[in-house]
Amino acid sequence: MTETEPLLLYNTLKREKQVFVPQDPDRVTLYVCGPTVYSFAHIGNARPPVIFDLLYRVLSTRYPNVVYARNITDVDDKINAAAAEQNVPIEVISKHYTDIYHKDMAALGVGAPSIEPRATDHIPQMIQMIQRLLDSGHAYETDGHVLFAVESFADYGSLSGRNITEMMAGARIEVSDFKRHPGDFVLWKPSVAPQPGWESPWGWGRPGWHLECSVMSEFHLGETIDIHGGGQDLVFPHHENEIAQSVCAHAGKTFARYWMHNGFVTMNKSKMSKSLGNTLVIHELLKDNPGEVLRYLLLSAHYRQPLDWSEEALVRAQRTTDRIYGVIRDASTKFGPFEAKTASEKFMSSLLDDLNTPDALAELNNEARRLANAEDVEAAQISAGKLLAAGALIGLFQQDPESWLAGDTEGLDDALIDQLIEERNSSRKEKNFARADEIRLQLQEMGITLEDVADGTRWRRSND
RNA sequence: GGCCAGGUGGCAGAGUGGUUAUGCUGCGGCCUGCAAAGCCGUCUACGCCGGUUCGAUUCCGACCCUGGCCUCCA
Repeated sequence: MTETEPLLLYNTLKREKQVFVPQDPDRVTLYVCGPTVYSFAHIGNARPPVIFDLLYRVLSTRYPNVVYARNITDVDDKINAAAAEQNVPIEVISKHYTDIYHKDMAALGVGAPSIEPRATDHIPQMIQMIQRLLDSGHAYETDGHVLFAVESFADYGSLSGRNITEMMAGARIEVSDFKRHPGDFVLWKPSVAPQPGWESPWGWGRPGWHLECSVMSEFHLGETIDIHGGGQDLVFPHHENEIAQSVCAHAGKTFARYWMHNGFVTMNKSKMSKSLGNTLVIHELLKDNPGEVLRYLLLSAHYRQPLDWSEEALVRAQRTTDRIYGVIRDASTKFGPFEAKTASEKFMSSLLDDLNTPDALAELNNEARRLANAEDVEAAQISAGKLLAAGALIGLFQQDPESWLAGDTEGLDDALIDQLIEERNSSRKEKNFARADEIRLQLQEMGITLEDVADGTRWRRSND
């Protein structure tokens, strides 16, 4: 029974798949680290929102109230640097790139989270948490900074599998002389002149990055949350530090019960990152590719595996999505209209098994083949109902197939196309195939591929 | 150096102790005036060496290789 099949999630804390059991089935809580809005998001940055958007959708099929928070980091030294460089207030930078981020996400079929807290709206709560950490002896003030004392938290390193003493030995960290321990990290730091700052008991300053997520998660979701997600590169130190802060600020209570981390998008096998300069910006990719193709590609590998991005991979994703839309269209003209019913159990099982999207997409492709092979209305309705429902859940194949296949018709003259098709068909009737093929070639050069079907001739945008 | 992933057919990418992943590409076929689209079929797959087993790509051990984190990073 689908209702009782457990949801399995790989928990980084335990390094194994576990049955997901929420602390409160009437309020499931999910927190995912969102973007720092200082520049365009690249396709690697898109992986967590896409993956956790899917997790949110899956959770929502079984729990009535899933609260999903994905923050916006709008106070950060990189934003300050960008603002200084362009000589504008930091709000201009963060607003600008937040807007772009929202558009990018919408294009990728990523729904809005339940809550999208901004760091700058939570400064008083941050100051309070720092005060609690100071009062309980987990933090100390020095040289205008407030630092978290890593050695005050016995479990420090449990998420990432490190221990403090070994870290000390690895003398690769340049130790600031005001730190008691090289692993101590900043909770609050002083600001000067153009930098953003707020009044605090420790002077005018701004919060450290790690603190933001602990505070916003506590404020909106509570002291113990069900699932915390993010990219693998956040395991250490970011998530480790969040755990330290939150557990110590909450008298030892568990911070997040399940930790999920996605693998990287790579380019030629190495991590896509701004420092390596091998990024592909979503905003740019969307100029040449439908967001749905990008989403399909992002879901085509398991979320914990690396996903190697390439032009070939994009073409593959485009062809596959085209094929499925083509099948839906063909079947629809014969046996439609269709409406989404319920996704198949096999499809659901794949998703419930730690979001095995490649397996789910395989089943979706199988369903498309069944639809293409359907010989009567009943069979077609059943297959299409499953296919469309599966697509709705995973965020694919919800567009009108005709317009999908026509693609971006900007710059095309529909009347001319229709006229040429008409002329070609009369040539064909007169068995003037030379002229007919000439017209087809002409359209091909315009980027139009013709398809002769039982009830006439139709066209679509050519692949590649 | 410490810790963590992973090495699957032409490519991408799931999965499994013994039976078809799936997609893209190539090849053959059906259909078509020819194409296109779709469908059908098809191409010595599981890094290397041992071990456990009736049987291992799948479990165990060693080895080789790749990538990631240890500093901002999704």
